[in-house]
Amino acid sequence: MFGLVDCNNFYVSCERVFQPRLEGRPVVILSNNDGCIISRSAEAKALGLKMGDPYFQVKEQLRRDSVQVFSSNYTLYGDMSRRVMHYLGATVPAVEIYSIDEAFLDLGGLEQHLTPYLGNLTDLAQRLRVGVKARTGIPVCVGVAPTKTLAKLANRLAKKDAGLGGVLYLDSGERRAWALGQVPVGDVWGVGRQYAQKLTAAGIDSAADLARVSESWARKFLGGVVGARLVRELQGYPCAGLAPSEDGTLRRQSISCSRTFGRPLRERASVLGALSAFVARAAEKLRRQGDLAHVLTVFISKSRYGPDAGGHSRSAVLTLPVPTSDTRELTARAAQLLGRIWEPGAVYVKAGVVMAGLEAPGGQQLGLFGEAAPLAAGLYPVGAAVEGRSAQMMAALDGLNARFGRGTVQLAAALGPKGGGPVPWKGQAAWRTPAYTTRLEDLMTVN
DNA sequence: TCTGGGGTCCTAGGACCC
DNA sequence: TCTGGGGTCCTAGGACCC
Repeated sequence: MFGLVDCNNFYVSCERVFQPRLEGRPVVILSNNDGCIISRSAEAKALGLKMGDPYFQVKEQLRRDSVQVFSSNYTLYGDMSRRVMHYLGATVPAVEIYSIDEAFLDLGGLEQHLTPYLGNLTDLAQRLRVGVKARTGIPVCVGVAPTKTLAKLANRLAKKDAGLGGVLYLDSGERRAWALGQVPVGDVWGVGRQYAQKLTAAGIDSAADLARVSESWARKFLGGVVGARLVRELQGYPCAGLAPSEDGTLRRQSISCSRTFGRPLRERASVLGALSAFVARAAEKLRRQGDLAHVLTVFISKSRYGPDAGGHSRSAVLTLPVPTSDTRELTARAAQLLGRIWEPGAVYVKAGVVMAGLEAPGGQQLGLFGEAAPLAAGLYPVGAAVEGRSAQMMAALDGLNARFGRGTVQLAAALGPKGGGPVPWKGQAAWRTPAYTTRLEDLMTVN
């Protein structure tokens, strides 16, 4: 049995924890660069504001309706997320952190222990909900069902129907059938815009309809094995298990960093400066996860809008001879890759780096004859010695940046233009709230 | 030289998610 | 002027190898 805990309007809820005056008022959070809406309070949704609405298009409405607008504050959201996940991890046997604001729970086998002394799974879910709210201030809803897809569906209904008290347990075939009938097919987990269109054109309108299609039909029209699994999960047969997080953090298979620039850039040095900063950030994440990257990708994009839309992005990939997490090595490689795709005269609006082929250190460190055991003292392979020095250097870098703030120590390549001035690629964040929980200077003062 | 099957690796693209 | 960022998984095709 799976549980799904999903924070309600997570980013808005985080801001409300520190600004109670925002309760009951329409609030939206903007994406990086204050580009578009990525989180809305219930009141903002009621005003017709949509996920992904570009800010410049809804600016007037936001003003007219007195909507409270904030730039995103990922430092704060990340820290609040850790608190929620930590509580869940301490309360149930296994948790899979699915995203910053969602976690799957393993509730298998729990039911018999609960009855009658502790109540049923619905009661447990209720206690979780109350517990998260009490400890973090974040409201959540919980869905419980035999498959992940059904747990998502239950969660969605728990959110929509206030009468359910924030919790829905699909504990019988009848209740599952009822739930499937309530949900439009486009709201099923795994059905996006393209598939929704295809499905409704074929007369499949609800999750219940989708649960009735044949496996071959699902394979043919919904992306092969993915579609087949989706339908099975709706029918109540689990096709995916829980991937528990051992240390309460999310382990990634690739790590990236990309940004839309504050203004379009045409000078290669400026784009390289941005890329260097992105490499530094991504490598930091990589080291925090304790991994080395074997594959590095760099991409640069021209505008998606306006007359020359289409064919707007180019990328270059490199398999590194030796996996690394060293910012200096990765920065040098990224510069090489940029050289392969750079078009003089073009104007770029965005760039990014992706690190993939992640592996733990040591995995590739076999000796000349493939031996895994350590050699005699003083005879470690050269690669390991280099890696040791690099690791020390990077640990020192991370330590300084952790203590004195991100970007305290960085490569010269990642700095802005000589002589100071604004960093050319930095974007807008006009309404960012303080990092209340992670920066001493930003602690709230109570008078 | 041609033929065939099977495996791996890489790339590009497409769909989806939060 | 102004349209996010960071992920996942799967498929198909080509190169190359045995």
